[in-house]
Amino acid sequence: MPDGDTFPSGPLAVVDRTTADRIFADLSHLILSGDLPPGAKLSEPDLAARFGTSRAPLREALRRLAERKLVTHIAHQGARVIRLTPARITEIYQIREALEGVAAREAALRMSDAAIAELRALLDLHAGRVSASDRYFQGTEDDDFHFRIIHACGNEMLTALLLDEYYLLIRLLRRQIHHPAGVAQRALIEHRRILDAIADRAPDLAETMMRRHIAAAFTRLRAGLPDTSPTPRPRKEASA
Amino acid sequence: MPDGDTFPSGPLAVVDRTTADRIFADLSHLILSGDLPPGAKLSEPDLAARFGTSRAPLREALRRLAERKLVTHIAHQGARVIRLTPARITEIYQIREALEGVAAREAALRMSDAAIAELRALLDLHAGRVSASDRYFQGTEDDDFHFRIIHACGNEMLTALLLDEYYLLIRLLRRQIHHPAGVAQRALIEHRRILDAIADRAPDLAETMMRRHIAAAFTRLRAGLPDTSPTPRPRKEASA
DNA sequence: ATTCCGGATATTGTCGACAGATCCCGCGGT
DNA sequence: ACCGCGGGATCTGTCGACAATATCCGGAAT
Repeated sequence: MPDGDTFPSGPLAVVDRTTADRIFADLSHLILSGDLPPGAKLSEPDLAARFGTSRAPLREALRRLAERKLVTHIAHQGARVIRLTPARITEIYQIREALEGVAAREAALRMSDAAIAELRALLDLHAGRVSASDRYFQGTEDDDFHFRIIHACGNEMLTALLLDEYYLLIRLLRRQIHHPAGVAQRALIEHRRILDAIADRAPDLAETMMRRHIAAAFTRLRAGLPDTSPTPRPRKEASA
Repeated sequence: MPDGDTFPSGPLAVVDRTTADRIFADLSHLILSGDLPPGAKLSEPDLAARFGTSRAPLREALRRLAERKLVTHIAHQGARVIRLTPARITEIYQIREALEGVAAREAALRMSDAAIAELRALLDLHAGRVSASDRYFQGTEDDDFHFRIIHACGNEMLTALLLDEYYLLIRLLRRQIHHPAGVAQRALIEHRRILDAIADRAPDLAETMMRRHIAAAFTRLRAGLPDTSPTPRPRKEASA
């Protein structure tokens, strides 16, 4: 993957040129895997001991996670894993809808014919898996499709914003939901329509289809959320 | 301004509960005021001495600035003030167009009648100033209008993203451009149309008008850029 | 003269320790 | 029994120093 002096950092896959990089990646995985559940306190002494380093690189990793909105940091109180309330999920999807709409629009203008053909083949592959298991969203297939679009948009800041920031939150969210049957087929159909618009080099249509796709995904997601009650007040604690 | 336990941090106006907060604010001002020009090396020992602290809080401030894209940070090489190339400016405006479009849409749904009336009065005030000086963009009037919309969108993450991240970059950019005559009137007219759409509670129209306004602003901006040559290679140095 | 190489210098990354603030828990008052 | 208060323990924020890496400058070879 070509990545010269392009844009600042990458996400988790960045080469750890420093201890802070490694801790950042490890902590991200711990959070995204659910090992560190939402609301968990991130104690600097504990984690430093756990990673076998001093607190300096750990603090830096925590700061980066805070800027990526994976943890909240309050002065003199420490960091906690973010708690995704329904209100915040709504906000994330509003932003994601707009940003991925732009990505789809630009992809319609810039994606190479070869990449389009590859992506079409990928969707065919997905189709087989869906009809076999109907677990489209449980795997990473949905991400795969969106990743390709996002990478093809040609806007490095947008790519970084979506992948390094919002997709981490979405992956975290995905752990909390279960989709009803039939969702997989719907998503696949929508993916095909988006790709068709891109193949037709129709930016407006591609943007519209992508936005509708994400809006629909949000509606489906909302149905699968554990509780839709207002905001479950910040509870007492959550163990590691 | 109501801001309880809403969302993580604020921008520059945050109360400095810690030394790092203060340095972060001070450094932001130094960069935005042009005291630290684009490309300038941000030496940790130098700045630490300048602020009269140790390197620890300074490093933290630098990391935050890096996450807000005001500086680039490379491992073992240090931090530099971001250099806004034409390509990156294009990226910023693409993102901004989409995000502020959402803000306008939501504002059309949620802005109170009182706030709309206030904003209309503000535009009348601007009109007087524009006809007197034709320096709409040189002041903060344009920001004022957009700030109001962004604050009214009801999406805290979106508000934080636009104000804490992208508006810092846009303010930095504004230092580099000079608008031709007549731009102010055009912008004011567009502002009125956006507000009209919001007052009509027409979210689609408000989003469209806002996107067109920002796209037009980008076109005007492009004309006022010093050089439109490809990418002026990272030069040798830039003094503080 | 130009290019490549190597050592000295300076800077960044990391560490351990101290100071201030917050949190927890037990005590006394009502 | 409940609430407010105070002291101890714990944690975060900050500091100064060390280690590792990158940069810069001078010299040698082509």
